[in-house]
Amino acid sequence: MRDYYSITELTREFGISTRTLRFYEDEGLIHPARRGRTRLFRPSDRHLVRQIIRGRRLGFSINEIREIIQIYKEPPGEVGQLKLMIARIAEKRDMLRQKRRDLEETIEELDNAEEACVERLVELGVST
Amino acid sequence: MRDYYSITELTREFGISTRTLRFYEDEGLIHPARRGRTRLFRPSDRHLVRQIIRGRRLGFSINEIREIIQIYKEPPGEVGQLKLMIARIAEKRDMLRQKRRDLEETIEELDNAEEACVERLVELGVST
DNA sequence: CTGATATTTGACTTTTACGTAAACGCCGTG
DNA sequence: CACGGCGTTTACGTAAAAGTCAAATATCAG
Repeated sequence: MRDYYSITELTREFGISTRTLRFYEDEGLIHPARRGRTRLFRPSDRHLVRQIIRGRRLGFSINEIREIIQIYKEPPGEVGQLKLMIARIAEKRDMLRQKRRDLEETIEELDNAEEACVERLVELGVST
Repeated sequence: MRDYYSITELTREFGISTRTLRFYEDEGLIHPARRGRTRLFRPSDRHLVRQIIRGRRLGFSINEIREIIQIYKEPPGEVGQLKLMIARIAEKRDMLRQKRRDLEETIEELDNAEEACVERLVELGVST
């Protein structure tokens, strides 16, 4: 496990630009260390970036991702806060479950479309 | 099964604005019928809207949704086109599978976070 | 027909998530 | 030392996906 990653290493790994990483920092999603002005990304930063990318692919906005990231942090010490957090987790999970339903339905429709194509090919006497 | 839905009926049903529906029409995603100038949405239009909304929730752009919608249409008659379409379907399905992985991973991380919260509550002697 | 309500078109605005360009610092190499 | 390569900040630009507003029509109940 490396100590630090440079900004360009991460851009290559995740296929994003330096601008994007700086933007995520501006937005408070990540807080890479510094040597002078140069950003040093720790493994934990790298993991966060991975989570952000995942969130983006799933169509979450930066704000939603910020909320999700908050959740990953150490659980708070106070009972009220803990219960609040559990409620927020449930809320996010509901969103994710909705997305999963959307996903399954979309995949199913694509499967149907494919089947229709294949049938059509068979009708045309094309060996599949 | 109703023959037609008004624009506001659909906005209520899907929680979107009239502007959004007109935008989707401008973008060529839907083609509601008309009586005079007034749009009449058929069940098939309604179903399309449902698919669009699903796509949006999954983080697809309008262009990507346009491509997906093309796929749902009647399969083309020509062999080359059919094979091309099957390839495009496979491509979309890969994207969806990636999203599913993202989804599962995110859900898992949320589950872990929740577990940590619950444990913390137990430590504090709170009945769950 | 009339007044209320719904719809349409068109123009302009906004938000999000970056892209792009300019101008400069730091550092290792030949 | 100057040069290339990587990194930084600041500032402005932009495309996508609607939101907002206005003014003109259309539809429908009574």
